[in-house]
Amino acid sequence: MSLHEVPTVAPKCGDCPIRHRAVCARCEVDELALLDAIKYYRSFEAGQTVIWAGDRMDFVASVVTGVATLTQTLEDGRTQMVGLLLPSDFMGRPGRTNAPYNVTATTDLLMCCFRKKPFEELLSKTPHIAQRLLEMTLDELDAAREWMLLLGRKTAREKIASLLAIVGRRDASLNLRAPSGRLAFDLALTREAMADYLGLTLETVSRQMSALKRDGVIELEGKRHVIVPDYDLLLDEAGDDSDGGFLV
Amino acid sequence: MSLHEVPTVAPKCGDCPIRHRAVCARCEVDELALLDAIKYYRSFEAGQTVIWAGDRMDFVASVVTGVATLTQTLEDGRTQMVGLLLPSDFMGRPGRTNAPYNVTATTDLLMCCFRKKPFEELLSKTPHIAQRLLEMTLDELDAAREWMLLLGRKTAREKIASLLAIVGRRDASLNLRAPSGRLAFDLALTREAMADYLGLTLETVSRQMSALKRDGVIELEGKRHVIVPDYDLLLDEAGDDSDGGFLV
DNA sequence: CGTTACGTTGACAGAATTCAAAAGTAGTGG
DNA sequence: CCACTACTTTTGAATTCTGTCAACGTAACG
Repeated sequence: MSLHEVPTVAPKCGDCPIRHRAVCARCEVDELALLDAIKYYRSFEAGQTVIWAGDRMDFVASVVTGVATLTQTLEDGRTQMVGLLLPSDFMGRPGRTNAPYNVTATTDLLMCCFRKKPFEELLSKTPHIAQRLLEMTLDELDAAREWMLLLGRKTAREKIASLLAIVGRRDASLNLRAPSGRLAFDLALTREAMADYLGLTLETVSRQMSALKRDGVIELEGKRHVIVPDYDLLLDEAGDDSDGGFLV
Repeated sequence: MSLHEVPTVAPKCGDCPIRHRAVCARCEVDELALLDAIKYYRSFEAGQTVIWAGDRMDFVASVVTGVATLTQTLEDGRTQMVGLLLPSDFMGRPGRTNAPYNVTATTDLLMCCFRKKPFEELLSKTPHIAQRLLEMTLDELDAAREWMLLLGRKTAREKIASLLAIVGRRDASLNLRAPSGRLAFDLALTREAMADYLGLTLETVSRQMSALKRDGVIELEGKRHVIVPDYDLLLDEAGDDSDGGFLV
């Protein structure tokens, strides 16, 4: 555990921001009480590692606030992001003792943790938790497969456009709007993180961002604030009609 | 439904070859009886489409024998395989009405199907089914993420070596041996299917197969029978020490 | 003001795709 | 049995895209 880890007092489940979307979403009050009894909070600062691939992992957790990434690496250092944990997303796996991926906080992060053993017992006794977890896992699997299409078959330009379309859409959905026409949002990823996400080098990411800007598909204010004059045009550049549903 | 679809008589669950690995693996006799009451079999010939992406899908199913692929395509025809269904693998998703991927039989295929509605009801009443399904889905998610690393960061040569290592290992595990030293197996995929799997063109697949042969990493008898003189050498070529666990 | 992290750009090399042709394989029907 | 067709696979040559290496710019911060 890192020296910089910040201890935090526990909020109540009742006013938890992810109460209706996380693994506990379907729980009744009595079930919630059981979870409440075994939960504890941990927080991490931006940049900290939550866990290393291969390390023993005796807890599972939900992201309450912040963003974390899952990455895998080859021996020579090539790394690929394989998942993005947003608020309400679940991390860890019942029935496994070691972490399969590196988990890193990319922003300040608050996690609601459960010791694995008690959680597993609860899982077998509380169908509502197992059902919700199944649903969430199926969603993640769909997202991973959408991502595979991107990694395997899209050009660098299409990859960048896809990423921007996804982030833009998620941002719009937070503001309860359907993404269309003009759109603006902050991109909380470095060029390197984008590269790891898309299976590219950071130089290629930079080049394609410049190209999209030159072609009027996007505008940039500073490095991280993106303006999309025409969302449909961006979708065209992404190469798929369906605006692949991952990362919602 | 295709004209060529072959009707089949129903085997009993008791002597079903996937009884101990499929979604029904954890079921007690009484639970099995409930599943048995709603199951029916369908079979497909090699090359037939099981379902198209977007089509209404009112059943879920387990693969009993044979192999099927899940593929996604972009408008212009680029296609990426996003999943491989082997015996005991599960297809379909409770709580969804339309198929997200194309499913194609690559060999003759026998599936054990359940109408979705009754299956969903069973799922909420029978924790053993839900638990097993969760477990299988988590395994698939791990496999998908391993695959993402391959698609995003491996070279063509590493991709081919990885695929051969995986198929070889699965084949060895069927014979109850740990893969090591000399190994031989049939590769039930065309060059094009390999390409779709790995995010390459079929020409590149062919070239790299030739290169691995030239370098003594593999030997070929005919086009589809592969001999691996030294499994560890093949793993080296695959680029990851860990012999990524997917597709087991 | 130097240091550091992040981002952009250029030149070049290398990897993979594209286009094209030819060779191997399998199945069909005369 | 052979000719014919359709399909798969291999190989070559040229092109294109992306990665690599390197230089430079910019912003934040002590």
